[in-house]
Amino acid sequence: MGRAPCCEKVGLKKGRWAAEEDEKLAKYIQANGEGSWRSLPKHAGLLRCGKSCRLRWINYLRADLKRGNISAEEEDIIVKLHASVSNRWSLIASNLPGRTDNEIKNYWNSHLCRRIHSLRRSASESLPLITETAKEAMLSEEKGGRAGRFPAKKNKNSHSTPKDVTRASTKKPLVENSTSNCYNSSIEAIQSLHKPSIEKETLSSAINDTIIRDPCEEDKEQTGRRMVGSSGEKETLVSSQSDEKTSGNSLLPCPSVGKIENDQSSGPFYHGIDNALCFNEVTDPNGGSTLNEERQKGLVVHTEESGEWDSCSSIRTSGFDYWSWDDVMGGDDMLSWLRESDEVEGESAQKLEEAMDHEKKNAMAA
DNA sequence: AATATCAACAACCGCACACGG
DNA sequence: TCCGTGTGCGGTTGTTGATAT
Repeated sequence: MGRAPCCEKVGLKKGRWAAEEDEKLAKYIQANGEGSWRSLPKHAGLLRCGKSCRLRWINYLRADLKRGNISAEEEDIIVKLHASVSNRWSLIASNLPGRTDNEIKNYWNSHLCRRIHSLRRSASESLPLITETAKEAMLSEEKGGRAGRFPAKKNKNSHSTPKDVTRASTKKPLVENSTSNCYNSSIEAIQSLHKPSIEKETLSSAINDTIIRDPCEEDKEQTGRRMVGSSGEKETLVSSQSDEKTSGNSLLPCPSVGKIENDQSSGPFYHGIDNALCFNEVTDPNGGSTLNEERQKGLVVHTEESGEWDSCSSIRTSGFDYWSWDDVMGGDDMLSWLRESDEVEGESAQKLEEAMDHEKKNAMAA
């Protein structure tokens, strides 16, 4: 028994929206407000599926939408957030006023993704240490991993997931073979070195909740790594470090959040990468938890030694002192190279490579 | 000028969660 | 507690326009 379709598809119009349809929909929503999408088409006199109406309204008809090209600043934010939360387009979009998840997703897939892939392919050749370390981490931590969405998809009769387990946990497995139309950023590759070993993801852990995989197969799997508050409430991006809390949507690399414990396999090179990117506070307009709230919920702990806050779920923390984000990406305008045309991707890769070499040397010296 | 190819964008589809009865 | 419905989300597909041959 499958789920009932969202609407009776017979007789419904599909495809592009005509201007008059847009007008009808807009007028109806202006008069009656959003919601009740299923019944809306009927009341508005539209031969459309309710979901289609909702999508059309959200993505194109809303008054507060910002049209036009994605600016460089917006692109920066998208790349940074994607490095942190992967394909969670709605969450990314929530930090870009006037932009929709669909728009961002399309922009990523058509613009950023390709550039980044080329870059990372170049860069990955120079990162055997990273990938090897990542593989070790992945293998060691994959044990007892969560069930993913894909297996469930293959076997739809599989048991349902508990409600307090995040949607992420019910989606794709962390490691799997799948085809992909996109690739993740070098940034993500760098930070993608471990995932929390506990079942229940916390907000804080999500920042670190990534692993290395085949870049050609990576993007689709990103969706599986999600974060939700302890009770499944709205989500928020939080940092592993609290004291430099910023206002608004500031995105700042954070310093180290603790000491490595019992991790002989990872040198300083690894340590730095581990927390290469985190955000002090990215707000969730839907009212998600902040780090402080996370603390109150016990999702983050205070590290006695360092006097800093750390995520309970993060099994490793970073020695960011050794290996800063700026070192890797070349400073504040780290994404500028990303915006360059494809011709300069070689240069970009070289930049990254140089940064890696630099850090390796530092590590050796240490 | 005609056709093929590609990129960008719009829309659809299926799944999972939230919520109320 | 269970079940059905509404909604949101992300992946995928389809369409269109631009460019190359």
